[in-house]
Amino acid sequence: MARTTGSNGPKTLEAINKAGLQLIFEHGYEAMSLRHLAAEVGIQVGSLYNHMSTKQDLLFSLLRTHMENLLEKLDNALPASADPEEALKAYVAFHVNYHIARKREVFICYSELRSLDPDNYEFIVAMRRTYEQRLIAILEQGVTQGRFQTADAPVAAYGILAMLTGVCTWFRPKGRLTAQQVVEQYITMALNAVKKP
Amino acid sequence: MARTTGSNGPKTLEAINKAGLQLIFEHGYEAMSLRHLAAEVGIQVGSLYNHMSTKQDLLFSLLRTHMENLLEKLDNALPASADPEEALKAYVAFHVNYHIARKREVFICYSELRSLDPDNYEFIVAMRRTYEQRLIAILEQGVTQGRFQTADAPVAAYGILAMLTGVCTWFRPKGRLTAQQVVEQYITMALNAVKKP
Amino acid sequence: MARTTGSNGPKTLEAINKAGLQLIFEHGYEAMSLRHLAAEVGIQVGSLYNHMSTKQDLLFSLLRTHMENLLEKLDNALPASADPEEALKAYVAFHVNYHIARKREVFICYSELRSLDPDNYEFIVAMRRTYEQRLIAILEQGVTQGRFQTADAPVAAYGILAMLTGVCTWFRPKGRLTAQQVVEQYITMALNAVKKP
Amino acid sequence: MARTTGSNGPKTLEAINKAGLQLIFEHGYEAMSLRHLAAEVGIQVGSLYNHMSTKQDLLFSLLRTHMENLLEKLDNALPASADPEEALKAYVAFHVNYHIARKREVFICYSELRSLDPDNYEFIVAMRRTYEQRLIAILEQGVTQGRFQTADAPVAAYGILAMLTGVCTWFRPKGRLTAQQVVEQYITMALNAVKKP
DNA sequence: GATGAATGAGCATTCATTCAT
DNA sequence: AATGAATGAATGCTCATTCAT
Repeated sequence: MARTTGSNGPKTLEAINKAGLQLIFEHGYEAMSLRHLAAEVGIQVGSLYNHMSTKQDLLFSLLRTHMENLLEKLDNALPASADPEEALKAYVAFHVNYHIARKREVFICYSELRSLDPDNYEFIVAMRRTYEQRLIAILEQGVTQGRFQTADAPVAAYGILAMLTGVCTWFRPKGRLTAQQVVEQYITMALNAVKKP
Repeated sequence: MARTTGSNGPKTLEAINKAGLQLIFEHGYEAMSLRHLAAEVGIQVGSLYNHMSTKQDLLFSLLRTHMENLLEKLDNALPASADPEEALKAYVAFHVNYHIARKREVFICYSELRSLDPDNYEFIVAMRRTYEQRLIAILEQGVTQGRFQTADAPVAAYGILAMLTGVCTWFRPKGRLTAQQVVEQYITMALNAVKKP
Repeated sequence: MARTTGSNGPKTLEAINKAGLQLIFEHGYEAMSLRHLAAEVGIQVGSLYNHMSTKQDLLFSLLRTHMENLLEKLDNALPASADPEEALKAYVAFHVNYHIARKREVFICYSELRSLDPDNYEFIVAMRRTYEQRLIAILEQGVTQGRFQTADAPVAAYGILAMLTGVCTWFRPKGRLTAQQVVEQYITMALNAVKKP
Repeated sequence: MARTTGSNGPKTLEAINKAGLQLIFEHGYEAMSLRHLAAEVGIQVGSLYNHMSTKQDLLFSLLRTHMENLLEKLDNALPASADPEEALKAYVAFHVNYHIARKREVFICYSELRSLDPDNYEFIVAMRRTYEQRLIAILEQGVTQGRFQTADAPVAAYGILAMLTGVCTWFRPKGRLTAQQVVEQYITMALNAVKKP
């Protein structure tokens, strides 16, 4: 059959990415079938392959886009100043807000790592390490300046990151607390956890 | 063809549970095929069904056993005394140690929740809420006694739990730090995060 | 791997229906495997599902098509006149001829009724009742007009129908008798069985 | 495990035959699983094999027992006298009554013929031919004596047998008509169908 | 760019049957 | 005579992917 009236390349790809993100979030990569995805987009299964090369590639592309965006936005959010407390506050605020706003991307970026092919896995994990490294550097700088105190900076960073990231599993936009309240509480907790008394 | 000499029901079931846990941990529930599992156990696929009713049931049974064990051990680990600082320390120590020792059970209990049928899902989530509730209660008691200070006790509890649980994704028994060192650092961080100055 | 040159949807469906009819006739619905069917058609098992939704649906579709055809042809075969003897003759002639010509459809429509899902079962049985009702009506009309005599019209109709239908289990096109001879004998027997002396 | 208290060979075999007959009648031979059968009997699947050799053998044994019984009872039911009308009446009465009383055996003896292995098939079909031959002989004798008139005696016999046998698909013990009424109506119809006017 | 028909491997599950206990 | 654990083949069905149209 010929081109369906109104079909449109870029729009279709966007629709695939959006629906793919949602379906992987809901059911997981393994459990999402391309039939399911195609139906959601409103095209036939075979037509997906005009816009993506493989199912694995769709996953990788979603995660990569997410990580690139995350790193870029983080760099914009961190202050130029060298004050570690300000930097920690900015990191926490950015992380929580971003994770609340993009909870689906964030979630699958953790849960579907193991579904990545080895090369893709390494690629994404390296980006994540870069992201974590920013926090580790802030903590180490704070320790060096005598403002923070922590037995081991990477472990402290992993702990803080895990605490913050958990937010996307339980935060509800219409819940008891606003995003701002959660951000403030977590800033306090993170600061207290590492601040020199 | 038939029962092979030396075959033994309970031992086979144990082997299935052990291999199932490992494979689900490595590849995820969806990605683990019963062929794979049977090969690991060293029997034919059909023989699995002499010991389990469905694949779903295997998952549920693993998670349920884990949660029952977790709750029972937690109750043994918490002190009878009403001192909230002691209780928090005990909770953190227990949680971190248990999560390091049983990282596979713990991991799949988070990652495979969504693979549970609705009824099974509710059952496990209810048990998890009970586990979380123990920590929330400790924090609330500390606040009441004027020893802890937190904007919102459940949010603080979720944050602490997430921080502690993260340990099973990065801790390596032969790594830079011993379990004991990690426990101590996290006790400090958790206490500082909520302690009244 | 992909669509083979010259492959053609409607033709494949027709081939599936034809082979399915033959195989169900020969071995029964339960005993016919889709592997068997696919092999007969000359495609892979999975390809069957481009043309049918389930095995049950294939059976239902075959029976439904048969019954619709049967009812339509019967209505064309019955005379407009109200003469019950003429009507009975026409009914018998049509039934025997049709059952000889389509013995496979007819056979499985009896033998595989129990393999239908409840809803499908009801649907087909209702059509069959309509078909039987035509004969019952003819007999009742004959009784009303004083031309037929029967203790119970439905029982007489079931008896006649069973007698006629049996033809497809023993009739052989190249056997001792022609279809025409069988038709004539059964017209005589049916008429005598119910005619008022 | 050792012999269960109260286990009893002949009784178990009887239970297997009874449940097997019922299950084959309900679901068909192919669709009846030995698990199903064992559950109905209240033993484990493996234990069935202490009483039967194969599933096929169970079917054959049921059909053979039925056919032997049928032939024996028929010979008792037919009168010694040579009067063809009396003989036909007796045959019809016997057939209808027997088919009403043993509808399950009768039904599977038709419907499951195709599930028999070739040798078993031949064996049963030969017995059925003997049974049919008794009716053909009666009709032929009646024709010879100038009492019956039929274009072809075997065809007439097949027609009458089919008519009578149909009874076990629609007769209900608590229905509109008693067995005796049905017998009488079918005697009339059968006689009229072949009687010389 | 989209369709629909095909592939071949894979899935969880069930089956009749066997046999050490 | 019964059990329970095993086998190996088979079942209906789904999957990601390909490609002629």
